[in-house]
Amino acid sequence: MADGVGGGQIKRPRYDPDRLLEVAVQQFIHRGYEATSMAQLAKAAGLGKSSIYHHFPSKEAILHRALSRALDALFAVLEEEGARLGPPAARLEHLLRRTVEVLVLELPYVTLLLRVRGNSKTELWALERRRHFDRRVAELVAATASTGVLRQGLDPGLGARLLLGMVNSISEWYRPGGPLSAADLARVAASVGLHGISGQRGPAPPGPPAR
Amino acid sequence: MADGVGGGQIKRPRYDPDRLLEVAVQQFIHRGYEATSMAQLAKAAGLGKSSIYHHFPSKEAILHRALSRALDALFAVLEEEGARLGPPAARLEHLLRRTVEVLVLELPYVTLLLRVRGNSKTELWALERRRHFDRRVAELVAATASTGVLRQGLDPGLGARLLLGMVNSISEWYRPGGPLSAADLARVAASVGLHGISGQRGPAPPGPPAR
DNA sequence: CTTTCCCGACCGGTCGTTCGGTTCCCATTT
DNA sequence: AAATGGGAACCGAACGACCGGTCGGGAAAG
Repeated sequence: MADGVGGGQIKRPRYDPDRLLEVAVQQFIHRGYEATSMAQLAKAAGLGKSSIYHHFPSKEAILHRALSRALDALFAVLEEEGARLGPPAARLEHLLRRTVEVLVLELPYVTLLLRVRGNSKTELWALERRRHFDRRVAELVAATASTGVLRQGLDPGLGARLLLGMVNSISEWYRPGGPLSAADLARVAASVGLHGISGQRGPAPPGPPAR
Repeated sequence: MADGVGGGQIKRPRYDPDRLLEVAVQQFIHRGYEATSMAQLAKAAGLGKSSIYHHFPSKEAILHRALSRALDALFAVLEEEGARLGPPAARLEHLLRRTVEVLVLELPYVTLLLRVRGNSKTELWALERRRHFDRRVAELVAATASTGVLRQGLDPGLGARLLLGMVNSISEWYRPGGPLSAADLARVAASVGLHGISGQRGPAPPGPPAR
């Protein structure tokens, strides 16, 4: 009821940086970061152009905060128990499944992250952090390969790229409220991906001899 | 022969629209379309800003031509024999494999196409043509499903999206001159994708004896 | 000598950002 | 309960730089 305004007017609640960030990221995704002007941003927020600079020191700072939020959420997955303990294949499954869940939970921020191309210092910083994440996935795929589960002749690095490409592409079409829950989508996507890079027909790899 | 320039010099020969397009697309990919100014474009081409307007009537026209080139190449794949005749699974394999090959062959143009978000009339046009292509892939996945090859419980639409996401993501990291040829990459990617969406414990699909 | 290609100078408009000053919220004081 | 003080939120106007695009004329190719 604190939200419910008795007056019947459309409330124009005052902004704090995170609230404004939400609006800004929406615009950045819809129009593209570079193509979104501060004037459009201000109009979308129902503010004057100059008011935005009370919450953020620059346009790029808005982007930085948004990308940081996405990256923090992704890196948190790497620290989860399921991604650190157990056989490589199970860890990889957990990592992929949780990555999809985070992608969906923080959809706008991760979407923005995945569109960054390295045009500014902030974008380069985000790109490098993202590369670190990708490398961790690649290492896990390589570990999976050493247990003989990986498809013969498939380079682990290539497998990791294809996996991440598939998973990341979800941000381009998934919209909340659809028929598919985040958890279900994550399970299916991880399963499809892992099955794709795993051994084709012989489930019994010749011999990763006792080790 | 048109390529063979007699002079061994780093000639800065006069431009025609396609030559200029090549330079422009490079810039668009590196900086982003909106973030690339005509001045930067001109400098990259070694021309004055106004000279560009001798070859293209507007900045957007450059984008249109680039996107058209990518789309034409992709749609041509749909008309190939291998994509029209035979069992659905084989047609899908052909379509995916050839799509990767085209993506690699026309890498800059397809890359640009895949980054379009619909900010202008031209981008909306490209987006819709691309949706048509994607729909054709989805139809083929659905046809594959009706033959029982598709993994149980996997929605064909979802399978198609995951497939296309994986395949399209190749444009984000593939660089010509690497260790992997276009044909090899295409074979591997199509195989990984198809295996991912196909039945889990291979019940020996009744029909296609895979050439 | 015509056609193609190219240039510098310039246009109105928009960009991100700055600035001085006003309005709102709310804890504290009276 | 009324008055007050102060920081947070907000605004319109204006800045220099740069945007995409235009124009009339000059160089070079055929």
